[in-house]
Amino acid sequence: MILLASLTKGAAILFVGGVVPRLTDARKELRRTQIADAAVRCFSRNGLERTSIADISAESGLSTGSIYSHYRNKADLVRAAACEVLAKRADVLREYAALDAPPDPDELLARLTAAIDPAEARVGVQTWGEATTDPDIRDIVVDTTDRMRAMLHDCVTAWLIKVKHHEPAPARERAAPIAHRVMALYQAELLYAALRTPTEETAS
Amino acid sequence: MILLASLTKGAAILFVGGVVPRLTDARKELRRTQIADAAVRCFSRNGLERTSIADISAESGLSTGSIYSHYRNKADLVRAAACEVLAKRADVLREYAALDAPPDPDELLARLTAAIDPAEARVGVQTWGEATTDPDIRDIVVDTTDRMRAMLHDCVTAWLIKVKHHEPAPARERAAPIAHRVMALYQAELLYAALRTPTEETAS
DNA sequence: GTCTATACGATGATAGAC
DNA sequence: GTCTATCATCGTATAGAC
Repeated sequence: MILLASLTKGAAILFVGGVVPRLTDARKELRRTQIADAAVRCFSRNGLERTSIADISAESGLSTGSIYSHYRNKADLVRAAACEVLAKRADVLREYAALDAPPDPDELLARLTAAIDPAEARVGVQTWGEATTDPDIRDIVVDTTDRMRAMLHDCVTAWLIKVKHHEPAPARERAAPIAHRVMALYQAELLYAALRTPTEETAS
Repeated sequence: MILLASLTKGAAILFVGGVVPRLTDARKELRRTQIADAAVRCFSRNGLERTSIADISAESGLSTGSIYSHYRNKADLVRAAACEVLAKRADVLREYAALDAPPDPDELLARLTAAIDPAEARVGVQTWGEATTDPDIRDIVVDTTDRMRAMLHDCVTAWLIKVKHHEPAPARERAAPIAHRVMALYQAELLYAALRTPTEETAS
C-alpha cells in the first residue's frame, strides 16, 4: 500500500506535462469515493439537506477544506453520492440479469427485495425527493431507473425464451410490461425498507 | 362571507370565558389551511427544505410573524402540509371504495393513476424522503399508507364478492395480497408522475 | 493536499407597535 | 391578529499557512 503510494507519486512526477497520470487519478478517485461514502452514511442518518459539510468532515476524518478540494460544492457531492447509491443498486440487478438460469419474475423480485440494504434504501428515497426539484438529480434518477428497467427487460426476456420457450421476438415484446411491473414493485419495496427500518438517532 | 366573518367575531365575544368558541376556531382553521396550501405550492416548486418561511410568507400574502402565530415552527408547518397532501390522496381512494359497482383491480389502479395531480405527487415524494429521517413525518406517512391499503382492501374485497361472487370470508383473505400490489403499483406511479412532470422554474 | 480560521449570506424565530 | 424590523444562529465556501 505504502509502496503503491510512493510509486504513484513517482509516476506523477514522471508524467508531469505528459500524458494522463493514471495512478494519481486513481488515487484521487479513491479519495473521492472515500468522501462520498462518508456522505452517504451521513445522508442515511440525517437526510440530504440536514447533513452539513462539517458532518461529512467528521464522518470522513477529513477537513472541510480537503473536501472542497475534491468536490466543487455540496450539490456536486450530493450528485456523486446519488450516483453511487443508485449505481450500486443497479449492479445488484445486473448480476441476476447475466445468470444463465434466469429466475421467474416473482423470484426475481424476491431476490432483489432480499438484497436491499436499508441504509442505502433511505438515501435512495431521499434522492427521489430531491429529484422532484433538482434537475440534475432528476436526470440521474431517471437515467438509472431506465437502465435498471432495461436490465429487468433483458432478464425477463431471457426467462421467457429459456424457460417458457417463447420465440425471441414476441418474448421481448411480452417482457416489457412485466419488467415495468417488477420495477414498480421493487421501488415500492425500497420505499417500505426505507420507512420500516428504525433510523438510528443522530448525535446532535 | 363578510357577514359570516362579523358573526364569527360576535360569537367569539359572547363566548369569552365560556365554552368553545366554535366559529372562531373554524376561522382559525381556515387560516391554517390557507397557510398550509401556500406552503404546499412552495414545496412543490422548491422542495421541503429549500422553501423558507419568507417564501411561504410571499406565497400566502401573510407576514412571517402571522405565520408563526398559527404554527409553532417550520417543522410543525411541514407536518401539517404533509398531512394535508396525504389525506387528500386518501380521499380520492375513499371515493372509489364506496362505489356500489366496484372496479376490478386493474381498472382501480388506472383510475387512481389518472387522478394523480403532479404538484401534489411531488410533495408526496418529498414527504417520503423526509420520512426516512424525521420520525413524526414517518408516522404520518406510514399511517396514511396503512389506511389507504386498508381502503384498497375493502375495495378489492367488495369486487371479489359482488362481481366474482366469492364468499365474504375467503374474499377478504384473497384480497390482501392484491391490495398490497395495487398499493405498491400506485406508489410507483406517484413517483413517476412526480419525476416526469417538468418542475417549473423558481423565481429566485 | 490538507489543515485552521474566518467571512459572508441565508434563514428560523422573536419583539414590539398598531 | 397582523405587521415591520431585527437578532442570533448556522452552514457554505474561501484564504492562507504548512
